[in-house]
Amino acid sequence: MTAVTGAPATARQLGRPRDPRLDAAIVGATLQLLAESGYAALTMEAVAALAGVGKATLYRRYAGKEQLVVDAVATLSEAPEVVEGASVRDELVARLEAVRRKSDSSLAGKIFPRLISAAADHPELMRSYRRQVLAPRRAAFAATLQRGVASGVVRADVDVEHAIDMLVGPMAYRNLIRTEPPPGPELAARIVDDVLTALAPRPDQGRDRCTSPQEDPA
Amino acid sequence: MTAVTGAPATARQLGRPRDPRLDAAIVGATLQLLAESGYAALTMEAVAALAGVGKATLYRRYAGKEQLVVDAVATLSEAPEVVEGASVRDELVARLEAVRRKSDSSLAGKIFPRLISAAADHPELMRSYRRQVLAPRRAAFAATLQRGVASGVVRADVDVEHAIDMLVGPMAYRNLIRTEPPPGPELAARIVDDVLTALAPRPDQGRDRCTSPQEDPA
DNA sequence: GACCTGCGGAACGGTTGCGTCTCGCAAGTC
DNA sequence: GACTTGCGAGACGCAACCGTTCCGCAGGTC
Repeated sequence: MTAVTGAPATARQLGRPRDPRLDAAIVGATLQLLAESGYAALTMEAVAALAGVGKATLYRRYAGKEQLVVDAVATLSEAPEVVEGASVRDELVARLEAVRRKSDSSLAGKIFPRLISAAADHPELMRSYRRQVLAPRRAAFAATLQRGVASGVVRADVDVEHAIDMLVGPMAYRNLIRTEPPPGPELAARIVDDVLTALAPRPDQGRDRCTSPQEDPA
Repeated sequence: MTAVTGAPATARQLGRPRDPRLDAAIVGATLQLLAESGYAALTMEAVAALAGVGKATLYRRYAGKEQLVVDAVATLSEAPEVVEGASVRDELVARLEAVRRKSDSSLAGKIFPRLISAAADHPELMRSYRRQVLAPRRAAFAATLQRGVASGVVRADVDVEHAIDMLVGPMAYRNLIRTEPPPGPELAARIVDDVLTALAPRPDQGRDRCTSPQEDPA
C-alpha cells in the first residue's frame, strides 16, 4: 500500500484511524479511470470524485498521481482460472481463450493497452503489471506446458518462456492492433495447435529438415 | 493532406500560396512529439514550437489536434526493405528481424506503442497506421510465405494472415511488454523456425518433403 | 473531558493548454 | 498599385487540473 506517511510501527494509534474502505474506493476508482482514459488523461480530481472522496484524502495517502497509479496497479491480481482435467492441448486452449476474453472484459485486460504507452514514461507501471497480472498467468501456462513435456506432447528441451510468448504473443497482438472483426473463440485453438505442432517431440532425432539450416539447440 | 480549408480546385491562386515546407515541418514535428510523448501529452503549442511555426499557421491547416495527428499518421510510410535472393526461411528471418530493429529505432516503430492506447479513443489513428505501416509490411510477409508455398516449405492450404500473426505477434508482444533484457537478434530466427515447423506440409500426406523441389533462388 | 487525526467540501494561486484574434510584414495575382 | 492570402509573434479569455490549505465535523486514544 505504501502510504505516503511512511510511519514505522511506532505509536500509530493516535487520532482517528484511516478508513480502510476509502483505500479500496480510491484504488478502485483509479483502476477504473486508468482503464477508461489511460494514464495521461487520468486526473486526481476525477479519482476523488469517482471514489467519493476529498482531494485532501488522496494527498494524505499519496504524494501524487504517479504514486497513486503505481500503487493501484500493484494491487491488481488476476488469479488464473483453474482449468484442469482436460488434455494438455485443451488446457492450453482454455487458458489462451481466457486471455482473449479477459482482454476486453476484465479490468486488468482493459488496463493493459493503456499501460503499454505509459510504460515508456513510467517503467515501474509495466513492471508492476507484469508481476501482478502477467507473471501468474505465465506460470499457469508454464505448468501446463510442463505437463505436456511429462506426457510426451511437448519435447523435453522446450524453452518454456519462449513457448509462452509464441502462444500469448499472437493473441495479444491481435487484440491490440484491433483488426476488424476482433478475434473470435476459435483463434485460441488455432494458435495452440500451431505451437504444439512446432513443439512436438522430433519424430526422428536424425531429422532432416531439408528447408532450413538446422537449428542447433545450443 | 486534407487541409481544413477544403477548397476545391476552383480559383486557387489568390494571395500568397502556402509554404509546402511548413506542411512537412508540421507533420514531422507532430510525428516526433507523438513518438516521444504520446497522443494525450502532445500539445499544439509544442508542435508549433518544434516546427518553428506560429499557432495560427497550425489552425489555418487543421481544425484541431485530432485532425492534425490523423493527418500526420496518414503520411507515415514504411516501405518494407527488399530482402531477396535468400531462402524463404532466411527471408522471413530478415523481415522479422527488421520488425524488431525498427521497433525502437524508426519513427513508426516508436509511434506504435503510443497509438495502441490512443486507439481506444481514436480508432482512426490505428486504422491509418495499419494501412500505412502494417499493411505493406504484412504484404511483404505474405509474398515470402507464398514463395514458401510454391517451393514446398509451407503447406498449400496455409492461412497467410494467420501465419503472419504467428510470426509478428510474438515479436511485437516481446517488444511491447518490455521484458528485460529486450529481445535480441536471435529471436527472429527462433520464431520463424517454430512457425515454419508448424506450417510445414504434413509429412504423412504421401509427400516426402526432402525430395520436393528445392527453393528456387529467384 | 482533552487531544489527536481522518474526512468531505470548498476554495486558493499557479500553471498549462486550448482556440481565437490582432498586428505587421511577405508573397503572390489582377 | 490594389487586393488577397500566408506567416510569426504574441496576447486574449476560457477551462481544466495541480497541489495546498482551511473549515467544521467525526471517530478514535489517553
